[in-house]
Amino acid sequence: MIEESIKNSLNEALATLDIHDTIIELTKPQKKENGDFATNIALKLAKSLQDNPLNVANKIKNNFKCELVTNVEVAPPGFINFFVKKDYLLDNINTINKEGANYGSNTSGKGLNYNIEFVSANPTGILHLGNARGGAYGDSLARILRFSGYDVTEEYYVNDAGVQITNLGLSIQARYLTLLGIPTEIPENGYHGPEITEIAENLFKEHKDTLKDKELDYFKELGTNILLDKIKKVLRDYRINFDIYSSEKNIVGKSNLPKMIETMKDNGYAYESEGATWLKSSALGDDKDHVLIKNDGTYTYLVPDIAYHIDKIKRGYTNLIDVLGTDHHGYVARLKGSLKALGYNPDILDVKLLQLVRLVKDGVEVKMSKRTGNSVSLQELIDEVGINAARYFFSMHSLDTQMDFDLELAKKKSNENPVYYVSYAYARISTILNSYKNIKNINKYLYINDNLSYNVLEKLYEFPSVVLNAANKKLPHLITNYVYELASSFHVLYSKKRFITENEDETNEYMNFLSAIRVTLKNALDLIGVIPPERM
RNA sequence: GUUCACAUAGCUCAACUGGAUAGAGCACUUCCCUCCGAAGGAAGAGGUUGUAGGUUCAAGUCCUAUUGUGAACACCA
Repeated sequence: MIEESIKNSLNEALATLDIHDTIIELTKPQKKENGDFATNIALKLAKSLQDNPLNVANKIKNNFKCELVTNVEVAPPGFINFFVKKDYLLDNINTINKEGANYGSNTSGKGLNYNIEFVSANPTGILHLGNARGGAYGDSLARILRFSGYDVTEEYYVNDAGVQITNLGLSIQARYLTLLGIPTEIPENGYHGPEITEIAENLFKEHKDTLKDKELDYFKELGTNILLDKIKKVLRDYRINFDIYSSEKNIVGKSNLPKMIETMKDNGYAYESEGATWLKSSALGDDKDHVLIKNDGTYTYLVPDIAYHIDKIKRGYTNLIDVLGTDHHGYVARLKGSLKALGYNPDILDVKLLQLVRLVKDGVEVKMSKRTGNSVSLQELIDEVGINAARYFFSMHSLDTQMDFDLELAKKKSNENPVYYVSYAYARISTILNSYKNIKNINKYLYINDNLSYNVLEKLYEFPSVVLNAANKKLPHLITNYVYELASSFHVLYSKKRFITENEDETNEYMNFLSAIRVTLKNALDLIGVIPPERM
């Protein structure tokens, strides 16, 4: 690694100035004239040395020696810029082609694990756009962390117990009975979506009136199973494969909830008042206390949720991630607080909040609501814009942008959608490589020596550090930005350079080069769940 | 009212979490296919990073105040 060489040489230079154990930041300047690499070390040290940053920089420069570096410049206010030999960029072509699907991966997460819980929509309806965004984020993050060596579990928490499932059962039952000519009201917090009506209609078609006297539990279970199957199917289509679907019913069944609450009391974080049991969350970073056991003796939703997180910890996960909509932000302090109340370190839970997606259609905001059935579902989205576009689109932005999803725009199959731009680069390369069969290995690259090629080569070289950065910061959109930039640098090169020429050796070099670009594009796109086509 | 996010070009978003002249796409104005895919490329125009202070060698980024937008504030989940 060339960065390591420069850092080592810098450390040696610093040692001669009697400076030790300093963290050196090496960055890639935006402007070419500021070198291939740069460091701000002199600016950082100036204060403690009580010296002018430029003086410090020059002293370091005078003591700096590194074979790979051809030139060192000091620039105001005190940056040190390094210009290096380009060989490492050309050598990287062979590295990429050799590593193939592994190029860009790292082992920083070796021996560490992550449990990422996301989507986790109640099985009382179908998935909507918010789930699509959270799903794209969670799954891409999982892919990136795996690529960085972590052991990652993608988990979906199924709320298959509680009031909402009762309402689901009642809603289906009501629709069914109404079809039998027994007009029945859907309960106040019931579900009115077309998928509910469909379930009832299918029941009527298959069983006529024989289910008339079935108990509510029958409709609850039936509805949960059908809707969960629908959810699982669309998620698979969306290229998300959950490792585990955890059932709330099971968790509650195997957890000792009374004991858990006793432990909270013993630790001084739960108390009884007005006939209910309360979590003293105000002492744990929340703005007020919350009820755990209602005065009718039943648990609030919080209790199974806490038990679920404890269950994950007991299964051996040392890093938990929850992906939630911002409408749940108040819930974070309660959940982390309750972990602390039970003696766990709340920092093992990292909650990622995503801003809700606003749906716009024909310039008018459409309110999303599962209940009214007016929402655009993930299935519809996939049908209309395609899986690649949907995954790419949601992976483009950081989670904290309040993004508008313009359905009309997303439907357009034009270059307004950047996924086409990136796919196009991949298809162009594939066409060339598929037409040229006799690619030979190159030991020493002699012909590739122009700035446009070096721009692409630098992008290729950057990929592993982009992956590492995206993993450490849990920001998949850095990958999406990267892949766009790589495609862009290729398109520029393509417009100026003819790859297949009379010179066979030169052509061979470029075929290896193109192959490396294709490998990197594919690896990067895979991390965000996009599969580029060889032809468009 | 309290709490949490967010505010960058006309529009949608970046900016390697404190670095050098804030970058892309769309839309707008020009130009480039005899030639591996023009779903592409080149050039132009577009900005007091909501506002006002502060911290420091350095602020879109951190702190305070303020304005605007969204969300949450049940013995519902």
